Amino acid sequence: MLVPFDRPLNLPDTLECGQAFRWQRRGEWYFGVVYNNLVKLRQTPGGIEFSCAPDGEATLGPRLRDYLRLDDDLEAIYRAICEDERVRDAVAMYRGMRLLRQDPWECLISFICSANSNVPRISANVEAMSTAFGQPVTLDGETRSTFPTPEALADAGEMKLRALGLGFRASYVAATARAIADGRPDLFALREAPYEEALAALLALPGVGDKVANCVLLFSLDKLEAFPVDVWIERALREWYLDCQKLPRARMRPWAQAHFGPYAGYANQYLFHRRRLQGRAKL
DNA sequence: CCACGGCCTGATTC
DNA sequence: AGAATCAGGCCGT
Repeated sequence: MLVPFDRPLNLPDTLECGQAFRWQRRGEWYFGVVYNNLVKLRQTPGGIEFSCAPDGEATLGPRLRDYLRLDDDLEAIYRAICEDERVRDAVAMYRGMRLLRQDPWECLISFICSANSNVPRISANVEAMSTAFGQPVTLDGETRSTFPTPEALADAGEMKLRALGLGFRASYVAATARAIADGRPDLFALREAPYEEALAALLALPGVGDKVANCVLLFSLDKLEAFPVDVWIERALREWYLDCQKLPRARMRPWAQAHFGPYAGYANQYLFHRRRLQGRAKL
């Protein structure tokens, strides 16, 4: 099945830039679990070719469009953020890289697990939780598992989560899962809420600080002005913007949001990707 | 308001 | 080789 698409799209960078943790590359194909389906996809000249299970491809197609944010007008977004020279350079390097519209629940737990961790380990944690507490799904002889429900993780409890290798994040995941299972807050409702209100609701959850909250807002709750400040973005801003050199980390986000504007989140993703691939040099 | 150290764990670095 | 350091932070003091 094909999702036709003829606008800028850089699928490898989109899926491998660290905003989602369940995509695995096998040659030119990517395998991942979205919308409770095991999905296999690749980019072709005509768009995105994919297959999935257990649901039909007719129902997954529109959802993949949504997930990949194919309706974002990248050219317009580029015009808005490319007044900045550093962003312009990064866009030239990774043109077509898109933000994703992920499931907010999975996104929230994944980024709680990201604290003081690294991408391979976060992926292993997410995979372990899915295998232990999700439902198996099979496609082309490959079996993965859906991401567990809030109830499943809440019932699992801190000890079983520690056994999966989450470390000190286990208590945060258990407590936040309980809160979400109880509907406080209703994550999907936050898509309709203004940025500041959604941010405040997320910050009330255990294990969620400003950085994690902004990741969830940007990667799953349609807040394109969100601006997560992690170690890589901090390095990038300090090195590339004199105004930021001695700003405390807590003040960097508001500065960046004012500087980059309503699509600051897209600017963030390009700067992050560029600075991270550049490595630990210069700090 | 800001600075600082501890926290699970495993890979990488010294 | 064995000990620090670091990894997409958060929380309490």
